Amino acid sequence: MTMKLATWNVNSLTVRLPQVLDWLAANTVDVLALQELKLTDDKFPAQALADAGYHAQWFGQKTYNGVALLSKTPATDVVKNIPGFEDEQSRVLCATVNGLRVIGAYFPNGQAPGSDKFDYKMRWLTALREWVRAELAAHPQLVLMGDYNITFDDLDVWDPEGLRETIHCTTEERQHLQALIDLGLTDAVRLFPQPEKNFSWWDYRDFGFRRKRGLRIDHVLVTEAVKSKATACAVDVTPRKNERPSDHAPVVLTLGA
DNA sequence: ATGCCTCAGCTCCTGAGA
Repeated sequence: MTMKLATWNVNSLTVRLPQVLDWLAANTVDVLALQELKLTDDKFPAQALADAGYHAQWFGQKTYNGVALLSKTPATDVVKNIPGFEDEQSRVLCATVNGLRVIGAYFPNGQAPGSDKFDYKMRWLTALREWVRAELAAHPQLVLMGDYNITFDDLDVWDPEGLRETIHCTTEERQHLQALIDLGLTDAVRLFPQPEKNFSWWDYRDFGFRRKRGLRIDHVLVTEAVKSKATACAVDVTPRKNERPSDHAPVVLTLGA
């Protein structure tokens, strides 16, 4: 039996709900992690998603952030945000689905190196790492996916020279990303051949998508036990071609028997 | 250009995103 998992920053679930439902109808996934819901918990469209055949866990926030985990089978052992890390912002939702530990996360943007928001991003990343370390000790089968707001290297950047050491591309952010890898995780997308300019986000401005000016900042990291079952992992750019798209595209991981 | 586009909100401008 196969299993599919995906992550998608929808940039307002209120605006994007029809596209999410369309995408789910065309792509039967077992788990979908959503980021940037931009709605409060009372506004979450649980009924529409239930009608589409999905259970949901959600952790919303007014105006900004907000995350959800949709699943074909009910999720258990739910954790919201990083335990022990005081945070006003709703960024993490973790649960067990079909024996798989799934963490969906919306990493802080960071705005610019040296800013207060960058400092918050660094502290958040440190806290996330220590918590993920503990989760890994308890759950060999784990997937950490979401909008990381960090590129791995030049391959993930449309203009590596022009964007050198700018937000999402700084050495400091990449060291934090590498530290997650060093916990025993693997970037699932890079396990498989990918097209040129394989990005997951494109700026709304200046026809970023059409001009292939993007970044790969949405990632699916997997443990060795999950890696051994992975048969495919890729960005699905189709929804970025919609009339009023999110600036991010989904990333989909397929697991075999 | 400290912009460009998109979204939310104490909405006709501002903050934030990336």
